[in-house]
Amino acid sequence: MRLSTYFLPTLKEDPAEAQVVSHRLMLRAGMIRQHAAGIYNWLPLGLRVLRRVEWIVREEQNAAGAQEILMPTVQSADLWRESGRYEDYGKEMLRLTDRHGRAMLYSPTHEESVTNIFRQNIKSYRDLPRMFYQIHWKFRDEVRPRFGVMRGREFLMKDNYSFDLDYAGARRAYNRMFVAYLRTFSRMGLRAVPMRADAGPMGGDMSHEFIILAATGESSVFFHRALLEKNPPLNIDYTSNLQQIVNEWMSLYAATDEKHDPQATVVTALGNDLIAARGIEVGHIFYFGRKYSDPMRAMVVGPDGDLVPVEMGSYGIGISRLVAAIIEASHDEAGIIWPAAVAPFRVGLINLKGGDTAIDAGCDALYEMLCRARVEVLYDDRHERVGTKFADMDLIGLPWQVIVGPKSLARGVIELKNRATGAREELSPEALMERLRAKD
RNA sequence: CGGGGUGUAGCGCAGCCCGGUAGCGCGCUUCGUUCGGGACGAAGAGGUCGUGGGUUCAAAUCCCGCCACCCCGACCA
Repeated sequence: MRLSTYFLPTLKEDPAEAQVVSHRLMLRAGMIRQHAAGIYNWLPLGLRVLRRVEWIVREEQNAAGAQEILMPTVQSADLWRESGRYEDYGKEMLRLTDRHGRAMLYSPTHEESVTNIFRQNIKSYRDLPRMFYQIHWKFRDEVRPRFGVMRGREFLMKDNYSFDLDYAGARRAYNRMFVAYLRTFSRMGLRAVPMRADAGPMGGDMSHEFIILAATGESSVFFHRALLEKNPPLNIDYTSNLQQIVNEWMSLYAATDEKHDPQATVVTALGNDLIAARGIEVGHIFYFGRKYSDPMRAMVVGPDGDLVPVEMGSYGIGISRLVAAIIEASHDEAGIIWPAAVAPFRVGLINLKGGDTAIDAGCDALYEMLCRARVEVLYDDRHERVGTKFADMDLIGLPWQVIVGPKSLARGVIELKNRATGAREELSPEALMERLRAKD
């Protein structure tokens, strides 16, 4: 992509409304623009990151045995009356009326929809277990949206729902998601700590929040120091019993504010191993059993011929929030530092002398070469001052910067700069291609 | 929903107290000089001063209503 024609409105100064660093940087890097309180436009650069995050989530959901579907955002109130949540949900639910005067709503979550799909189409225990997920926009009319897309009213979410015959099955589903989440966040360069959490209005009695540690986080959390050292499991066979892996994590104390009891003996025994910190909730998993299957009569015929309500769980990841959380966890004074897996482009190509025939030709050739090698590159071919180019490139935080100017070109080398470390080196064109094609 | 605050050019702000018809920096356009880490000079373009009403000869400025946005709290992926 050539920057001269790319829609990337960067800002030199901080917009007044942005208080937290991710919000500031997303605005300044031209990723998002606000439409209304808690509602945002995603511009090309931001959308690329959003899609990257979304894709990693999708791959891990598929690997864990979930199947992707897509449910409507605007729904009839009927199903919600059936579950009892039409009244319970309160003002957070955006309520609408269609032209015929029917009560509609913009869905804040999809337990009712997915349970309806299930009960209409699945009748036998032989069709279990099942997990259906979608990646879709939700709307919750928050009292106080803030911090950009971190706490928007409209947000992109992955929501998965599991259906099992019994508790043991539901537990296995919960474990699969528990492990899938560890892997998902790790692939994005994040350390997410699973913590015992309140089930909240979703209902249910087993729940974990996945928390990214960040000073600006909205949640207070308490956990065992050893969790900072734990790495997510590799090469998972999701058909195997995951209980032991899950136990390794759950055995270490970790709780959010609501679940934390400073007086409890397990807590006092921790001593200096207890860390109190702040964090951003990027995922939440719940087991809630028959909370919806009972009132909505989502039943299957069991092995003995009796109808039994299915055991359910739901598993959310805030995808748009993750984009902000990644920035909170990875930035410096100059701007964003994207982990390679979610970077909008892999490399920024900086032409230090746009308008100079020889340099332009050299850069163009290199650009073509990178494109042919399928290296995603943002080519700054503008006739801008060098300082502006570097400042913009540092701001948008691509993992690598390839710098081409008269001095290096004369010596037949190309400069490569690592955004995260600031390390620079000079390479031959061949070595450069080799490097940029390799995995990080 | 309670408390606080802000709306003036794309962004950041001054002007308001003390009414006289709008200004600064950045950005944008053109020209010139510069140019390997946010240059310099010159000339430009761009504003129903959030909105409706009121007071006044005259309102960005004073008064009343409304709207939007931001911050703190209670609530949440």
